[in-house]
Amino acid sequence: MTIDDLDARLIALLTAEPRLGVLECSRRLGVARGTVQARLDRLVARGVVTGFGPDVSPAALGYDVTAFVSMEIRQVAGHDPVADRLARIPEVLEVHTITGDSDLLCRVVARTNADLQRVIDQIVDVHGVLRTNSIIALDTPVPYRVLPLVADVPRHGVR
Amino acid sequence: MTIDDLDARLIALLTAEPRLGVLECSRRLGVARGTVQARLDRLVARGVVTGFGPDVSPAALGYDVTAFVSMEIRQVAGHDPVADRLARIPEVLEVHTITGDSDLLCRVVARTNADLQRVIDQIVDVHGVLRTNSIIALDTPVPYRVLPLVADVPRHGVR
DNA sequence: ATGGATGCTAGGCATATTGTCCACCGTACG
DNA sequence: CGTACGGTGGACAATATGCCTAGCATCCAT
Repeated sequence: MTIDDLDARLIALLTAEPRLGVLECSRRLGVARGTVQARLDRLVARGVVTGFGPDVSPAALGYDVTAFVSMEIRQVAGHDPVADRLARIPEVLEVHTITGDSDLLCRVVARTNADLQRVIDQIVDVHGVLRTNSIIALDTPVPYRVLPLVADVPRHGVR
Repeated sequence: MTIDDLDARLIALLTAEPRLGVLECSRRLGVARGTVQARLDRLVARGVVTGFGPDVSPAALGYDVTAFVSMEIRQVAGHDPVADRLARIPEVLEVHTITGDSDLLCRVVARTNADLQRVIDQIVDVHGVLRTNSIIALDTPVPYRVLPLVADVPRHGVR
């Protein structure tokens, strides 16, 4: 699935100023309103744009500590039962099954380092989790972003 | 900074159906339109909601491979110059400075495993990067989410 | 080359929503 | 007791939306 240069510009525009309506977008991009509407519909239908949800900052809610916790689990149990339990912990923001020495990697947040201990305890308590290893993210010089990728696709995907 | 139960419901509602306007939200939440407007403004002003940008799925763009690359860097150079260079690689979606054996952890995507090699080569080429260690995310049983956290705050933050 | 499908433009129209006011009222708090 | 704050309910003009039509260019397959 590839995207157009216009698609990329549309996504970039909406990322920069998400409050913009379809009409404003069409004005800024110099195309007809119907076109923007069609493009947006197409992007959503294709699954390229999965939503326009509000981006919530855990830090603004007092969750200043971010950590990556990798863990080994009891293999016989499989991955999913453990992941299901982990999903019940609100502070667990993300879970991946991974290659390498560990089996799962998850991103967690906590209010303080002491609070992180509490969260990790909850993870260790999950049935099937054998051992965990925590890495604290001290700083995030590059916060999550997709824009450069989006801008890059039209140059490689087409032609 | 803490949030209200109404704030949490508003965020949850907008996450579920981001296309909703202020008016619809007020109807669904059973409050006045002005209230929703004020709450939204306040959440954005406080930095709890950082934006309403379109969520782009790298996978839908053909970037099916996600990996976490940790790396050691030449300490004398400091973190930032390296992070700046990494930020220039579109496939690098996120960079953290971390505790532990490594210095930086970043999330990268690639079109295929072979393509991942190309991306890692670019990372290794960055001046100041001494060694990298890659972990491929095979599956993501819990994709990034903040909702449970948001729903949890009103119960802990207040009272 | 013809026919058909597709995508963009341009316009029109009724309806819904937005931004911005206002006055009013209860509650919390000094 | 008075004030500040946050919520309600209503109003208004301006704007955006969804949905429609019609014309045109391009690309592709028959």
